[in-house]
Amino acid sequence: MVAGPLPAPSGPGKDRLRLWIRLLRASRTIEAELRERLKKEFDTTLPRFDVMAALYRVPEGMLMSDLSRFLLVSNGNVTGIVDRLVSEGLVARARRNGDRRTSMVRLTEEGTKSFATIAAAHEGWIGELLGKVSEEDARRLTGMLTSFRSNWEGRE
Amino acid sequence: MVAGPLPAPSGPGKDRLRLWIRLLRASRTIEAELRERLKKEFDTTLPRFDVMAALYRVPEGMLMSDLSRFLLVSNGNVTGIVDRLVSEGLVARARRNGDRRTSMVRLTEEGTKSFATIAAAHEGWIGELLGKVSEEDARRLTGMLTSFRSNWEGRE
DNA sequence: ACATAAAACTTTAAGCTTGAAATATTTTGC
DNA sequence: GCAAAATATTTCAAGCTTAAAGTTTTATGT
Repeated sequence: MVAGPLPAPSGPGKDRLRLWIRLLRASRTIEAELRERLKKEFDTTLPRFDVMAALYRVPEGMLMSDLSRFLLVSNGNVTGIVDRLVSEGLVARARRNGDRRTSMVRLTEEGTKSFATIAAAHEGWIGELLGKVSEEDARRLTGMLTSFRSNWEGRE
Repeated sequence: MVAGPLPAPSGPGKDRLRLWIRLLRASRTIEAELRERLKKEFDTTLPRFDVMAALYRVPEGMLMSDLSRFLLVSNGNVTGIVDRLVSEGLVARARRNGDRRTSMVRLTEEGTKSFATIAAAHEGWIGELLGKVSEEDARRLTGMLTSFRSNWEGRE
């Protein structure tokens, strides 16, 4: 997936393949750096950060299924991450009266404070790592990726 | 990492944060689709595909450490993936005369044939998944991501 | 009412991933 | 020549990830 074009392939469709390779390499490079900093500075992981970021936006909490849909990961995956966050006291599950299959997952007070601290550092890191991208290019790129995504989402 | 801006954050640096979120969502969406197709149509995985793609470019083979550097993953990770590919007969390890610590890893004949088939399908999928991105936009985006990356690589 | 389907979630097995420790080999500095 | 450092790789423990199978609860059709 990360294969680089050494003989520099050409032909129809090669531009999109090259784009995909760059996209993947860029996101992996940044992801690796973020993972390392989260570990070193806050002793946490990217998946935990993702879950907490999702919950931070919604103080009343989210269902497990909403969480997994939002994060683009499987149900079972979220179960494990939330289990660990619960055992650390950062997240709480609340049984609901209406539907006993579901439970609302939300940040605890401690989780909220913890996330706010980490998120501030995180935003600084992104600013640093993407520092060479001008604000204008950032907006243009974002626009392209957004339209790509909404096109894509029309499928399935 | 995938957190979406619901209240639409604004302020200095927010454009880069938004860019990062889009970038990550785009690559995760495409990655998930590729993973599913690789599994369903060829009964293989993305990491196996990555390793084979890296080796395909270099018939004489690569060292384990070159492989892990190229793929942006850890050493121990590559060991496991290569182990499985070897046990399936797609990849071979060859002890070197010069340095007995290292071994050259290369695709077997079967591995080469197998990869060629999968890669053709893969390129088609990318063309399909990125079909809405015009060739010109693809080149522009690629250029931006490339310059980002070369800037980035100057660090560490 | 009641069987059946659907929905929400958890569990499981297999594989991926990392960072750190361990092993083996080669290189370097006296 | 030889101890110490450096290099290449593997092993290990913990956690992440998925798809598939299992559990519990709710909704649906008759």
